Amino acid sequence: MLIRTPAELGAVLRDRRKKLKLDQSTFAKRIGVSRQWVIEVEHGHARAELGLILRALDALDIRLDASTEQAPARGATRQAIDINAIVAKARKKKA
Amino acid sequence: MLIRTPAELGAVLRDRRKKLKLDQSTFAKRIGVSRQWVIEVEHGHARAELGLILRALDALDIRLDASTEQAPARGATRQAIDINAIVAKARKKKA
DNA sequence: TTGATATGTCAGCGATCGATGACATTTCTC
DNA sequence: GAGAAATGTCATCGATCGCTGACATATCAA
Repeated sequence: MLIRTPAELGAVLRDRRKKLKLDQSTFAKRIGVSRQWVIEVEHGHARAELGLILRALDALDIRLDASTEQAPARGATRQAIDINAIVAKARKKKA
Repeated sequence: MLIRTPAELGAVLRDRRKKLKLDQSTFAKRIGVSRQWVIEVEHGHARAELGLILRALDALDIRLDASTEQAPARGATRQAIDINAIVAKARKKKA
């Protein structure tokens, strides 16, 4: 999941928390914050502390990856990397 | 790059900023924060605001991905995907 | 060195964080 | 529906945010 905004991050946290069958209280205790904090972050609170956010992600076994994005061609539909296409191309070259 | 802590995030931001030949002042202006903020975040400030962090990443064309992590086999060295190795293997197969 | 540029440090300030605790509302199981 | 559980809302409070502006160190070129 690509994270662009605090709201998207909040949605990811909520979805994952529910998938793990945790309620806000036990989740909050697990990461050492108040339930109030969980509520606000799940709702997309933009000014939440970075450190607490990272702890929350860790508590839910969510990994965060930072990578420099290739600029998509203008007007182009964003496309996923197609590993098979790359491999096929490589084979063709050889032949 | 896997992000676990504010310090790691700060390092990523700094490296990318330098790669783009930006100084702290112009970078700060670009994302709408003070130079002071840039300094602190690059040094791993844990209480930085999530929203500003996301804007900084966007300004540097860094994408953030959240994914549920597969537990690595015990004792296993974490290995990055090596696209070149995959392509090379495909070529070999063909030949 | 001198000068220019980049980065780091400090103090003061208004704004807002996150914690707490109580209460309200929604969402479930019976 | 009744009751319980989960979630959302509100006010208060100390602590700390990020901003400003000035000054202090690097860092590097001429």
